[in-house]
Amino acid sequence: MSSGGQTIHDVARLANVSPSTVSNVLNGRRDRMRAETLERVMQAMADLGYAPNQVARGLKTGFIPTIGLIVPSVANPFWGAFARYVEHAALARNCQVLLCNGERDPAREQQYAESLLARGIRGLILGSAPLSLNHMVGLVKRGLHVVTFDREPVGADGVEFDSVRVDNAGGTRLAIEHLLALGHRRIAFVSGPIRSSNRRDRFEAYRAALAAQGVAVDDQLVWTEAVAAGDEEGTETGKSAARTLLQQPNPPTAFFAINDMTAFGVYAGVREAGREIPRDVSVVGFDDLRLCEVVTPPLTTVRQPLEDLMRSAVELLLARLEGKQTGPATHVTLPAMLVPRGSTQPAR
Amino acid sequence: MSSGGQTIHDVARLANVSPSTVSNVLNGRRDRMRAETLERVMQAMADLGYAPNQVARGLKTGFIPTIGLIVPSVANPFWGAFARYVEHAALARNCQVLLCNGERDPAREQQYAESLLARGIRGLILGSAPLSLNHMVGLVKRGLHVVTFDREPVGADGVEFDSVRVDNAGGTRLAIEHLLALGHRRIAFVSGPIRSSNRRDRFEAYRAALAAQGVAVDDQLVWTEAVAAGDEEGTETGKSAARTLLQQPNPPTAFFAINDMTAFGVYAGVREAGREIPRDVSVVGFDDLRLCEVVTPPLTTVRQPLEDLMRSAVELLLARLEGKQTGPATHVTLPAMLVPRGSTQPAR
DNA sequence: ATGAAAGCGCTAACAA
DNA sequence: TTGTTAGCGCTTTCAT
Repeated sequence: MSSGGQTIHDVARLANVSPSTVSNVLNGRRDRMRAETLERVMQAMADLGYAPNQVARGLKTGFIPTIGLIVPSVANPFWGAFARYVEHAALARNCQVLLCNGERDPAREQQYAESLLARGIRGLILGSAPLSLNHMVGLVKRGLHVVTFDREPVGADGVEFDSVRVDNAGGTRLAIEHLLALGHRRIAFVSGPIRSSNRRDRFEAYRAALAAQGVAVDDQLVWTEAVAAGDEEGTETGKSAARTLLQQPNPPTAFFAINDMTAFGVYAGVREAGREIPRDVSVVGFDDLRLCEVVTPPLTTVRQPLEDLMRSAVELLLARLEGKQTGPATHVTLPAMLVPRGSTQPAR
Repeated sequence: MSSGGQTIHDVARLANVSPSTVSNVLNGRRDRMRAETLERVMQAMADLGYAPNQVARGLKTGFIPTIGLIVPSVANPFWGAFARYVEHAALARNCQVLLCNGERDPAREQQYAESLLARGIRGLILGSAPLSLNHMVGLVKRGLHVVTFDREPVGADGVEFDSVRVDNAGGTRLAIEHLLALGHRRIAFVSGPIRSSNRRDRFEAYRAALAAQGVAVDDQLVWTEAVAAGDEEGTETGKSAARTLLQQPNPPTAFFAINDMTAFGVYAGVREAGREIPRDVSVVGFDDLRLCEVVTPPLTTVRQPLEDLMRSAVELLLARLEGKQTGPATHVTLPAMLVPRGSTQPAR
């Protein structure tokens, strides 16, 4: 008994039809039988509490209604939210999600991807952002379909990947223009090392937005230091950045953090430096986690339309799996939105 | 091609053996062949880049190396961390994790569980905490093995469930004794409605710990209100509780929050009420999320040994699945630990 | 409109 | 020590 013990044969026997007729019912080929027959089969299924064995179906068809999801770690609230939206979107399409915490380790990601293929899962959403996608190229050639998030979607051999992302540059511009409009001129950029396309895009947009207003970029206000180890979330980075930058002779009056978790770290650093948000310094984040409304003051941030992005990712992936989409890679970019809250106010 | 195209037959042909010999290799029955044969088979596998098809294996054996995980929502940092530890522990045993966000809806949980069974997955870790486990009883009878977290593990028909949990009462006692030792006497208990065994246990322990020190329990300091809707994390609850309780004529000097997210809400409420932590009021949480070290001041809390708990849960589940553990339900309770940080200080 | 039959790739008796 | 065989539950031609 694999799912209650009933098989297609039990149903067939009870309904006085052949197994193939039951299979036809299961697969929606209802035009191939009399209404009365259909009725009998449905009744038999209901009576037995029959549920088809997806493993057997998968073996035969080569398709398992499951997609893989690799994120660095769902313990990070951003990736947790990310995973939840993926799962929501997948569920709406009768798919389930196999969760893999890749810890940003390409070897581990590759191993996971191998394992997905061995399980008959041929669709993967890749949320992490390693330097290259080369470790996925072999898998793609063996039939894995991959949709990436927020990155340069090209691997070795010119293999292209479908992708979804927010308009990182546009979002950053909104944030910087917001701060400029409030009169801030010394705006710090707080990030860890710039090792992903989204960080690069945001950094460039930061410089461009300042330049557009004739504000010179001060390298003293750009923080891209790596922190010891174990700063998965970026909070340590934010904390050291704020602490250090505020000690400078000519400190920033505002911080643009690469993401909300880093911004929360900035909050801690600002307080350690004896300053107050937003009275002394303004802070803007990126992502719009639920936590933004919880912290004090609520964090002004750039919203990523995660729900829509993940819906797009799942749709794209399923279209590939079902063969409805073929040909060159598709790239979806959705607009960002500024969400002003209490952490920003006019420069004094 | 399901995982690269190679089958057991391809390997057999290349190694000049029969498929069953290859199968024997795959299943560790290496004593049934000459070392030289084993060597040849291994070589053939390596040459072909062969990986066994887990779907076919699952169909035959009825066992899929995957466990289901139902949590309310991985977007909540507690459940995110929970999920990550489950996945870690599972990975160590060569299992993967199918993620299900049950949203605390029994119907949805049941549907998920059905779907797991249909996929040949017979092990489930249930992290949510609905009022009853009756919706799982039918599934258990059809072969699903369930390990529950933090709850009264009895369903209808006297069906018992394996379980793991932290010592909720002991942890609460540590928190309350910590506050009492700091001289606090008006200690609020902040929770949403008490609809799970862990909340009940913590509430009772709160009363008992106060009583043990001869401190009368003031019902004015017990907050178990339900908040509108959508307060998955408990932050809204914490905020309203703090705001309201601090307006009372005889306000609390300390808050014990049912979990860290609620404690973060208390932080917000306290600030809205114009008080400062820990100068004016002390706050203790429960769980020990990573965020506790990020907020200002860092949150004193009771640590749940999540990693150990989840390892136990996975071990227990796999032991059941492998038939190594049979008989009555096993219940694992691990000790809690107080983690003092900056949110608590002596009462003034 | 319905059924018979041949597998999907693997495992596990049972033979040899 | 190795091979033969009969399925696991389902899908899918191809017959009828």
